[in-house]
Amino acid sequence: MLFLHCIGKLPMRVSEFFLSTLKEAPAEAELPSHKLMLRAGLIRRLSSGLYSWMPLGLRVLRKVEAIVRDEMNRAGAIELLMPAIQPAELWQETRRWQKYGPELLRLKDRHDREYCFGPTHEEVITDIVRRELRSYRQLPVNFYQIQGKFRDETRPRFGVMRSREFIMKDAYSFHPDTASLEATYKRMHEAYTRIFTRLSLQFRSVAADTGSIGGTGSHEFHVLAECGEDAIAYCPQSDFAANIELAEAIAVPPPVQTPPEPLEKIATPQTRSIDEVSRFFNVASHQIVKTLIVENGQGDFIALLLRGDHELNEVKAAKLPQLGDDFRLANEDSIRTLTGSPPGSIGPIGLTIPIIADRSIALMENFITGANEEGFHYRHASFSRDLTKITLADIRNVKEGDPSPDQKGLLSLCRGIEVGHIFQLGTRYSETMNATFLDETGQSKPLVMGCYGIGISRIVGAAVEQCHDEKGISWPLSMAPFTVTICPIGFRKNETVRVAAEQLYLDLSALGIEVLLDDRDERPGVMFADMELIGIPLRLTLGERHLGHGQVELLSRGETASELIALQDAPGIIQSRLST
RNA sequence: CGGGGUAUGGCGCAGCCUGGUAGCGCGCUUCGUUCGGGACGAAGAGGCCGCAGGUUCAAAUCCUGCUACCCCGACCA
Repeated sequence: MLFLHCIGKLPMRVSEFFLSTLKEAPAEAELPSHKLMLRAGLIRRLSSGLYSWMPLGLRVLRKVEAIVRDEMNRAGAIELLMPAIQPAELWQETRRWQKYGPELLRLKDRHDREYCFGPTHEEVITDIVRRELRSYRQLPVNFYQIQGKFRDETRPRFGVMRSREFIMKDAYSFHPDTASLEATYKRMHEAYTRIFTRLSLQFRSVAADTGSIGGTGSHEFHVLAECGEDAIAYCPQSDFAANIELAEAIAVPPPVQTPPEPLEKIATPQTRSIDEVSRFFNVASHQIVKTLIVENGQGDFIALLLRGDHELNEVKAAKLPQLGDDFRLANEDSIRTLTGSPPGSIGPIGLTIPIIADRSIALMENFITGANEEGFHYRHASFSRDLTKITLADIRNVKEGDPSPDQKGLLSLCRGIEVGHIFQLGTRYSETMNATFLDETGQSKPLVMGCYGIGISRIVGAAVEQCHDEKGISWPLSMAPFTVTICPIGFRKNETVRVAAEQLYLDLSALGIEVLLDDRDERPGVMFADMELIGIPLRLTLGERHLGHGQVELLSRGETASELIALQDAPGIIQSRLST
């Protein structure tokens, strides 16, 4: 019976494996994928954001891992493994010990030395490389690992999709120059595309913000799903796609344009929100200008202007030199002191603090805005006539229907689960950590770096989110824990059925097919429901009824009608089904 | 970090308001009958009612404190 010895290819009997399915989902789960992963016995929660991978779930995790590893190797990356625990000194070198904040889990050893549980490994790999890499002859090189990481998330949720401990593939490449980095970056982009294609997931690669890791160019890979935590803007008429955090908003004129009229101050009691102002004046929200007062890290106040129907993009705002990444909304007291008015009646006219307006504001005439006096608003305000010394910037989120930045159509929005992120880091880490090499002319230069991450455990959750129905999970072949299940009816009682099932089990195993034989003494309904819940792609049902004619039933997960095939043809038919 | 909620057997829940020997469904064990879509009957096992303190003759139930977990928010004038 032992035809195959490599891990992950073992055939299995249910009686010798461990299935632990639940009829009802634990109350802690909200999302379909989270509920199903618990019900199918893929994972069990240990504590908030901490999950054990049960035997069945681990098989899926290993499948994903194997595909990622295969494609990374194929793309020329070299696997290594770094410690999960990292000394504080390394993080102090890059200042991230201070900057990373409470998400970084800090620990002390018995000698009171400080460490962190690695949320990422730029520092460690750069330290390795500065000791090992000397010459341009050794470049470029791309190291990767598949490893557990820990980020102390503000709010872990969605099971394995936003857990605190998770499995990640992270790769770091080192180059003599930017051109070499760009070549590897492109290769990684292609490898990622192959990975998600092989996993049979609906995904999209989008231009992204570089966030706290820093650097120049960056793409995220998103599995498309309603529950996704990121909004993606894309243009159906072109290949433009970007995270909404980054997508450039083109200044658009308001839909209605009217000739200028004189400025008027109007009493507007009890109107504080854009909605209320819009109702009071009976105008659309795009004819209103809202004013946000923010305070930067130095304690300076700045006013931000947005059209009433637009939202502030905090990522864009944080990049403005006047604000910086630690800006926040001013509190009510500060607003009253600065404007003489409570929030709800503030506006740009007469303000003495610096004003930054979204670019769309420059196209507005006859708009309504707060008068900096409680219960009063201006109407017929004009950008060109009434506002002075204003800085224009792109500080808003794009909206559905906005022009695409590439001018090739209109933007649509969708949501995605971020499962991969690639960055061109440049020399940010190599310079601060002094990781250099000697070029052809004998000159010492900082290494140019790239880094490339994939959330292995998150992919499993995202896949369930995308591939399930009312009966349970429906795995793509590439990540199914088993590819085919044999459900013999009356296995323990019917000699004919048992002999046929055992033979089929051996034949399929011999072909290297991952088969799960349900040899439990269960009624068919129980077997079927379990196999559907855990999402095995193919099911062979053996019963006395059809075996009498030498036939078995073949059913694909997700389909309702099974087909009758000859018992002796079954292994061949399954094999050909798997290769197409 | 702010707001809300929950905590009773492996899972899902009732009981709490109005204190008095802890219950239901699923699952589990044994026996019997069943046997192609989550069987039926009978008999069982399993619970410091999250933790600590208080009130009381008596606390799952009332009071105080703590802890854990979940949800919403942390984007707007």
